[in-house]
Amino acid sequence: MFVIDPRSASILHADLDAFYASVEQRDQPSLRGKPVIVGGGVVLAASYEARRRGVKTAMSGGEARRRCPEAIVVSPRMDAYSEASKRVFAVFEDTTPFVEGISIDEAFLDVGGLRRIAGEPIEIAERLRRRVRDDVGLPISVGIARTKFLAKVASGVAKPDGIRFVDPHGELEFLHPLPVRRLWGVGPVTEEKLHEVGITTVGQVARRTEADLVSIAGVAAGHKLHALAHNKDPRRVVTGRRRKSIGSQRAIGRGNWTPDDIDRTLVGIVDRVTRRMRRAGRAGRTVVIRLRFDDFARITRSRTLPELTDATAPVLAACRELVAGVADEIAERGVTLIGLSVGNLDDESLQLELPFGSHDRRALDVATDAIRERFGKDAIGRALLLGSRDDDRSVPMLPD
DNA sequence: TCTGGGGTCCTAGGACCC
DNA sequence: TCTGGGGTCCTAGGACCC
Repeated sequence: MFVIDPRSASILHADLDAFYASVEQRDQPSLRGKPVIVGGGVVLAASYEARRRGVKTAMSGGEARRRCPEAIVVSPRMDAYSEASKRVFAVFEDTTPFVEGISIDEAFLDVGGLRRIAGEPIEIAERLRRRVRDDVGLPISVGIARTKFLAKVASGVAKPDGIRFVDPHGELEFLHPLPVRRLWGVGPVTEEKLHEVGITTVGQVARRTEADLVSIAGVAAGHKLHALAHNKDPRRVVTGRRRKSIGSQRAIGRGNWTPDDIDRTLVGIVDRVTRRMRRAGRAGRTVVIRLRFDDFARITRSRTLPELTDATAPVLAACRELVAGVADEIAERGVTLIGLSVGNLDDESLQLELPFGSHDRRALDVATDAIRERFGKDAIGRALLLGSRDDDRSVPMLPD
């Protein structure tokens, strides 16, 4: 008989609570305990006091103020959030080498190998929460489970400022009563499709055949739905993931924009994106322009360049060509958003020869220096140390 | 309720190569 | 001359996530 060891639940999903709003409350004591909304036009983040009044992320500012007139609205301070995120990730990295950042405010951590030096996953998670609270001054929730998916759901259940352990013996009991929307990859569209055929809970998804689910949601989504509902999630915590595209976009209110106005906006966006590429030490080949018209319909146009670049001029030239190709539509329908994303980013690797018998730590230092020199100090990457004593080892480098 | 800004992944058709 | 199957790349659109 197959027995699951409860100690196999060693994946942590750590998720900062109402991140931007929490940073504002931390930095401005007068905001503590009050409903705080970050972002004026649209809600980027809302404190839990505001959420209790019905304010939600991505809601329009007008609607948010209607629901919660006494809310204090503050402008986003991205630099402060980025700085806070770096400090939180430093705590993550200090907890375990196996950290997979998902976004500015959440990450998976694998603490499976740390029992003898750091204790049980629950103890590690408690300590992590305390450190983020004491060192960075922010509340963070942590879910602990055997798989990534369950850990993520658990941190959601734990919120705000909580911790939740999913016992490997009680996974289906935990999972099956949940609404389908909690499944990763189920958004409004898929949720609606599932509702149409009478599926509202994860347990009901689990009772359908895989073929059924594929016919409802499509090939990839169907397989994923089937797997997750049966609690199959073999994904490992992956370190050193590199970004695949870098982009920026700007919403411009409705107006009679002349081609010159649009070109000026484009120049600004190209400058911002290529600057960020150079700072990150990344070059790309595929230029994607995104436009949104007055009626909110969107189109994209893309062009793949023959060579990698991080320079302003070739990216701008490609953008201008792409925009020129849809000039008639722009004139006819009016534009409310312009975006640029550069993808197909290089995945350069750097090979180093280190003296045989180097101590791992020294080898890592040498590799780190070489990578910083070649790709810039903010580069993220992964060093594969071949032929170290025990086996090849993959070592995460700096998060960006 | 008139809707931000940063991303990832999937689908599907066509070009092209072998 | 006509036909095959597999693989990769490019383009456009869409769903989804935070």
